[in-house]
Amino acid sequence: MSNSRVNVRWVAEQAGVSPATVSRVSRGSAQVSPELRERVLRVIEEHGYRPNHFGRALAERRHGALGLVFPGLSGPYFSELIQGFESEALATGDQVLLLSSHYSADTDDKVLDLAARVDGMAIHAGTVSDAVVEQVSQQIRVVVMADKAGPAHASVSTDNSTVGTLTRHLLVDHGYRRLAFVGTPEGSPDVTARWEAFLAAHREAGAVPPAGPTLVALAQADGAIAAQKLFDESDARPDAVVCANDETALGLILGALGRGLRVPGDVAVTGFDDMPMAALVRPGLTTVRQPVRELATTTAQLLHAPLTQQDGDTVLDTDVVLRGSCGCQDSSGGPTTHRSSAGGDS
Amino acid sequence: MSNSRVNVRWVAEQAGVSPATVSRVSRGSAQVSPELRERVLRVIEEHGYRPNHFGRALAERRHGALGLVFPGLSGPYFSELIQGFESEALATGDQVLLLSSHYSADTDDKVLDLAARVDGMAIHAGTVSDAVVEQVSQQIRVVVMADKAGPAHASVSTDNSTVGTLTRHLLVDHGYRRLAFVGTPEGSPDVTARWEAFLAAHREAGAVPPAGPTLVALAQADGAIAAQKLFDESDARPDAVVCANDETALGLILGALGRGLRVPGDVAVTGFDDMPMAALVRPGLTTVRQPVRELATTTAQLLHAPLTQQDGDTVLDTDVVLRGSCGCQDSSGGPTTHRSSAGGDS
DNA sequence: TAAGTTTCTGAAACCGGTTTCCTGACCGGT
DNA sequence: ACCGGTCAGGAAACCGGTTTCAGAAACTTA
Repeated sequence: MSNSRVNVRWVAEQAGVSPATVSRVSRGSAQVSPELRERVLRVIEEHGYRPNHFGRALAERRHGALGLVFPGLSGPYFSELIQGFESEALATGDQVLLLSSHYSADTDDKVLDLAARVDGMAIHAGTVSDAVVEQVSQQIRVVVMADKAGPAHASVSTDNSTVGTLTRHLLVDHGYRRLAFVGTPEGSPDVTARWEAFLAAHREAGAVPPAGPTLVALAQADGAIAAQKLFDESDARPDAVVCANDETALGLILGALGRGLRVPGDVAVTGFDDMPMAALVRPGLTTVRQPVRELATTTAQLLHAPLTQQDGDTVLDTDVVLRGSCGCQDSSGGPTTHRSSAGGDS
Repeated sequence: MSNSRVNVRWVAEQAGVSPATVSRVSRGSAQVSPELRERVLRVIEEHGYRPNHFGRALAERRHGALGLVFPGLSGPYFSELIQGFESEALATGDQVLLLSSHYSADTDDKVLDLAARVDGMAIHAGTVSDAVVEQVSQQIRVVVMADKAGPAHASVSTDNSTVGTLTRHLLVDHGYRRLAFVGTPEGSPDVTARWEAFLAAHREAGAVPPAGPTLVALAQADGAIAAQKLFDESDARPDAVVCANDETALGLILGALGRGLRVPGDVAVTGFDDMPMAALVRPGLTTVRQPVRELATTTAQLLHAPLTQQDGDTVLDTDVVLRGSCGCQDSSGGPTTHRSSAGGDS
């Protein structure tokens, strides 16, 4: 801490002016005569003075920081989410404070701590109890991601109903009869909505859905576990598998190939996310593209906006991306996309 | 902001005591008579008073936060890094401020901003200029990750020389003659050290190394690109490929399989990291296990430790993990590991 | 030249806690 | 009854900025 003694008053003294003038110069808030400004700037430059963040924050009554609460980092979804959020926040001059819940019990308390040091907080679904979200919403601006809005906070999510379109494609266009769904609805509004869209599409098509989803988590390794459940331990192998995200889909494909099954010949597979790898594997992964980065940046923008706005739910459009893994012709030219019909703000 | 008016003085007034007493109760720093403590606690409880972070930080002259600077989030390496760091920091009561450089030019300035709001900063290799690292080191405690220490800051890294052991295994034990190396040394001390270990092993074994590395980045998609370069555009296909990390190795394997090549029959592949997926693919990926989480937690611990310690370089041990992709028998029972000989602190 | 504006600057109050310093009460001991 | 010692708790200073307020100086305008 070489320069722990350089504060406004000290700089003011060196430059022969008042602390007020130093403040005015350092933040450029008001007119200062060229001569004094010059004197002050020289001292600032010379001693590398940077206004103490706390003094400033205390006086301004704002933190200049946003909080981001998410369950844990696994895979490209959360990576993209964090990057997008961080990038947008920095663009508007805000710092980002991170809180990973790790699904642990004392997260609620940590969130309340965090609420005391940020101007706004983005909370991903499945991390903290509704009661705490509510409580925090009353202190600072809160936006929840991938969930519904509440009385005092807005939300941003993506349109999961497109899984219905995808399921209909498998049932109707390709004529698959025994579909499986890989993912755990409980604790994730996203997976819940996808599972429900999967069921709804079966109803509409007059097809019989599986008794329940194949319950695994969302990492690539979980796809390998699902492969074991579906291909080794099950008596009737499905002819198409709808996965809750791309990672499990890739894990599942690797598991299928490892067992000598052809994809999509013996089993068709679809994902959700359209992560970069989805276009690179062979066959290409049929999936739903969701704008994760936009999800994050929109969230950050809402947090930065004035508190007066009451935004409700923002739902971002998603697209079906048809590649080879569902049985379609895998054209290396741009894949066919079906735009979902989700509206903007509700 | 329902409770923006609840501060020490207000609570003090409500409880009929002085602000000093409220402070003493809220932080439990000194003896307060049971009766007053009770009165104060009731008011605190009732109105959900939480001491303003800035007031406290300003008075205590510490931020209660650590900064983490890294290039970008791609893949499990950085995910694990952030999680480990965040987890350790929270355990000691520190918050985490995130700064992702995105390889952009104005990172240096952002880092200096960040330095003004944290007690210590972890900087990953390849994010900011040495000069800035040096400058920040003079203000706060700095630990660099995956690089060497400097005059004023410590470092934590992992032992990359194990790539030499792995390369020797390919050359000597398996007898491969044409090896390739996938990764870009420039800008990454880790990849540089791995490439050098790769070259050194060739020299020791009297083998001829490739003219240069196959230059791609570290994401899974880059492995697919490397596959194109090595299998489609090259005249002499290598019989073994050493990848700078597991992600590119997996991308490369997918690329090889997609071209009808057998792994390891036609081409052997190795990685670095031992990410979870490495054990799940078939054949299992031969790789080097590095303790990423320990790298992160050690870094956080060093930052939390008193400033007086001069730690220099900490190098964490890494292990060769032999699975099927190099041509070894892929025993599903625990893989053989060769422990590296790296010391602890230097 | 007098009156009215505008522009610049410093003194002082304030943001919300923490901590030092000091007073007054209470204790046991002689 | 008097004295030294301990302890609880309040007044005030301080952490490092920002901002309001008011006064002084410079410049217009009549």
